[in-house]
Amino acid sequence: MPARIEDVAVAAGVSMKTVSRVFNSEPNVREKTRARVEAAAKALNYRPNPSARSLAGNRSYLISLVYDDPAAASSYIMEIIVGMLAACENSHYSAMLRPLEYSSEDHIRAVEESVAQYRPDGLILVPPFADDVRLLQRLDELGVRYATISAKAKIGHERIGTILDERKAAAEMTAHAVALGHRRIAHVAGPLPHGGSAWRLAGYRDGLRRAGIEYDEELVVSGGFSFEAGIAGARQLFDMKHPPTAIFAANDDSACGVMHEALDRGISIPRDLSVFGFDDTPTSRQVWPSLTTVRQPCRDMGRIAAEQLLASIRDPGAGQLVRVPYELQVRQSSGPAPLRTRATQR
Amino acid sequence: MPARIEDVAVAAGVSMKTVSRVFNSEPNVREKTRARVEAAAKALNYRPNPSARSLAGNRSYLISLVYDDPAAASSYIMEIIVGMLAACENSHYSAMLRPLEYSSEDHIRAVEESVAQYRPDGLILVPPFADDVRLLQRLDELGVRYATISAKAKIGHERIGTILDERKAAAEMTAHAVALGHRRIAHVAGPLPHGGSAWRLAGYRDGLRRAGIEYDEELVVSGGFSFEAGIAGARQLFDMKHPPTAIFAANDDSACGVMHEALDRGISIPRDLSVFGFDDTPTSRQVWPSLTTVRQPCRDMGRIAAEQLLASIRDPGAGQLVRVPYELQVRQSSGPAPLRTRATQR
DNA sequence: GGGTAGCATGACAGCGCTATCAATAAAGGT
DNA sequence: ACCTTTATTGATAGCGCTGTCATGCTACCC
Repeated sequence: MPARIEDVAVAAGVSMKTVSRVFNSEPNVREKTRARVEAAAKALNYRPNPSARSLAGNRSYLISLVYDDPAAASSYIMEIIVGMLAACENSHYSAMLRPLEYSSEDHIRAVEESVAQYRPDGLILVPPFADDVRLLQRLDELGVRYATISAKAKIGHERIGTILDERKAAAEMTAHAVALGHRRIAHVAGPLPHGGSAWRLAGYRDGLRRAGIEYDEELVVSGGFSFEAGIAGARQLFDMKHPPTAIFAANDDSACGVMHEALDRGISIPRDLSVFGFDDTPTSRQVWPSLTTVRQPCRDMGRIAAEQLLASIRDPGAGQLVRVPYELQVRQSSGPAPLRTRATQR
Repeated sequence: MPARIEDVAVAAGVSMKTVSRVFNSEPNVREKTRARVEAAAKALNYRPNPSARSLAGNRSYLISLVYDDPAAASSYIMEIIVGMLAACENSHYSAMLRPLEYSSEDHIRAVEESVAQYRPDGLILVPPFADDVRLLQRLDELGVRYATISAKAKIGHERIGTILDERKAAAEMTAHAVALGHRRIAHVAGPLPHGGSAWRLAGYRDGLRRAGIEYDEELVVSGGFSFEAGIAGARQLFDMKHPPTAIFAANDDSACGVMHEALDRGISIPRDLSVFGFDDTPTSRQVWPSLTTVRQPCRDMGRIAAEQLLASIRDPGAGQLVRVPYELQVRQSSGPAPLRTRATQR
């Protein structure tokens, strides 16, 4: 049977409450007393019982990560989880994963249900949940604290979480393509509920505009952030009379689909076609040719979002929206535009 | 303030204990009473408080997944997590992730520490933890229940968890290479602490033996289950005087490394070289050419391991070792051996 | 030196549930 | 009808901690 707080109190010759103070880093404990308690706790190998702590303290010491179920196995989520776990570890909090179906009509109810059942002290929301204004309003009503990652939508108050200037990143990536001589640059867009899709598309358009290239609706095909969507988008683009010389996909998975279809058709990358992605997933490094993409510091994003959430749980009013940096990763999949095309298209 | 069990009891006109019985599916509750309680609970939107439940019941309703930290973001783990979550959902259990450093000398202490702190009702161990006999012995001593996934090592009693005949799968994959006409088949092995590495190597040798091909030590290079290890292994093999016409890597990540290095050198796959992997990760489908590999039902494995663990928590004595099927996924990376070589090597 | 903060500590109730065991109701056997 | 057995229900005592509030102690002020 593990030691209880009372055992430690007796061993240290103090009251339970003092032991509790020491373990919760509360003020007003003499240094000498603290040391005595810590020694006793160590000798007895004492660990506070989390359930008792939660019950008495009316807190769960738990935060939930809410994400879209089909994306459950994506490395984007995985990295966020790793960062979140690191932050929890440091604060004696636990992390709970809540893959929910976003497509279902009842995803707001599903989140409410999850909160009611597990009573986390806060939520971390990633897109598309982070962009669902109705959901956020409901959480505000219920007094549930939350942090968001890469949310686009506006809400009535200051946000907590992380943000990355995806629009600027996409514009920069597009500018990079232009600098390589490409003029016909296509975009495989992401799904609509994700704010990120709109940002990236907007950035693509910014990049074109700044280069003085007219936006051509025909060159934007809708995707779905998936490998299959990338293949479908690529097929549409390759079957055009004047196919693009560069394709910027809204994320790495769909970029991989584009590359796969290109290589299946004998299109050489980057000689005949340059491909650009977004996210810098592990896969993007492992495909051949390795993918030029935008790195998002997902692990840091998970960690920071959790840290800010925990700060705001400890002290309502604390916790901010932290801007994290992106980074262009130029790898093998991008290169100079084919000469012939460049001449033709100018 | 959420409803408490007492509120439900009053509303249903029964005692708290009866409500408790209903919510824990205990026997000896009249059908009519059960219905009344359920109606009252629904009307009050009652959810049992998990902390109170744990404290009073002396159980945490929590199982931990223990895995190697650097592999934290691997899709193998991710899939296992998804399966585990599904099983937990159904049993009103929670899942906790415990990425620990296996390489550290103190990984046994780290596991003990984790158990002491969070008090899970059981653990799910994946390799290399699942293969660490000293760890398992210690857990047995401490009376901690656990299930293992793909463990190779023998222990003194019946195991609980899942197992897959990786040796047979590797032999079959090797036989497939032989059937395609390959004679010089190399193997990029995995790291030693993983029982899986030894199994797969043994299967590779089985496959060769059955085909009457002499085992050539030179054709086995040590890897580490990583993309980089695959590249390093491939370099070693390609620089040989008589390079192999087929390379069987111990997992998909290293197989991707092999393919990447081959394509960088202008070696055509599968025309000049066939590549085989193991695991069927999402990446294996997305690389070009798509990878011929062995599918492991990781998601099912996670689910089944959790189910068996939960069964054994409910009823010590229950819970078994479930054999799960593998499946060869023949895709683009494998093809007939080059004619010239086939003739030479016969 | 008396008063008054403020720091340090303790006593004790109670968080919401389950376990135990007693009490009652229903069922069955003679 | 009575007794025994079994099914169903309830009263109550904690589980191990934290919150509240009371109390003792120290230091410092004029």
